[in-house]
Amino acid sequence: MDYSSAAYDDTSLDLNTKPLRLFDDTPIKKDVHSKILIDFGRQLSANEESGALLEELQRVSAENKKLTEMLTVMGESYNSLRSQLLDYMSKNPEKELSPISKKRKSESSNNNNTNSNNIINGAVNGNSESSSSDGESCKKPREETIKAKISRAYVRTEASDTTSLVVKDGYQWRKYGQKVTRDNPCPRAYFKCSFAPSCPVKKKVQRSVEDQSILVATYEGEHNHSHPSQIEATSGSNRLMTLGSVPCSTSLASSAPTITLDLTKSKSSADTKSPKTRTETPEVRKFLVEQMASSLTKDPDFTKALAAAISGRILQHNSY
DNA sequence: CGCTTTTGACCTGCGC
DNA sequence: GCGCAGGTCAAAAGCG
Repeated sequence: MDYSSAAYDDTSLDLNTKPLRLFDDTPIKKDVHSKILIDFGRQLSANEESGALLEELQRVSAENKKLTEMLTVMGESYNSLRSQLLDYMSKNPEKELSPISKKRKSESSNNNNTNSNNIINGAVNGNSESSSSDGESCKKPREETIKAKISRAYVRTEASDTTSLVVKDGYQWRKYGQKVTRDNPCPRAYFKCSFAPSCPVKKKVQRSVEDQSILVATYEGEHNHSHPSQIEATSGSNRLMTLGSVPCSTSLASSAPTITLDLTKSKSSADTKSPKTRTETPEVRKFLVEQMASSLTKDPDFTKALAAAISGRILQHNSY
């Protein structure tokens, strides 16, 4: 994405506060806002440079508008990408998803549930086995608990990197197996979440048959701990993940309703050629924008940087 | 030295 | 019951 560099070469304050208002339930943000207001109040009373501050406020408001528009554009780009992915998957419905008819019953039933949902938006297959209270339930209790939630993510990697099966989703994974499956010559890797010892989440990663630059990560289960990036917010790689600035695409956690973002086709999809780019409701759109903004507001570094930038700007004005 | 990865063996479920 | 295929285990090797 090239939004940031293009639009804000001439502005020194390159952080935005307006989108934060969408998330007034975030305590950190409230603190920042109150501090900002207090700082502005002090500036007014102390220096009586109200004119300059008003000008500054207007400029910041303009920036906020721009950023809001950017978020909207990002949302539309995402919609376009998703539509393209949907088209691609609809053209190749069976090769990726259920290539072999001789699948196990449990897995194929999961696929039936996940095919239509997860390919589109990587949505969590919410408790598809909830109706398992019939007579069969006593046979497979373990499987039901493990496969409570299954989601799938498509992650594009560097074209040259066709050997790695690492999907950087922010969690810590321990590889416990690798297997070459019949339908795909590329080996499938099996991972367990190693961030928390008791975390039951498993992940399968395998390269797509169609495009080996695409990693298909299948998540099973639900994390019983918070996202490591929220704990280790100072980690550079995690922050990159959270902010979605990784050159390759990102896959989000499976514990929450999952959305798969493939940002690698941003160039080709920047235009609105996609034939069905308007297949979703405004609610979905709003949700997407909120997701992006919340990923920023939940990052402690982001709020710190925001506060530092604003206070620095105020001090800068003060010195004039 | 401890953690992670590799990899062959083993387990389990399904279809025939 | 048998064979097949996916999934898991665990010892060995690798690595920092």
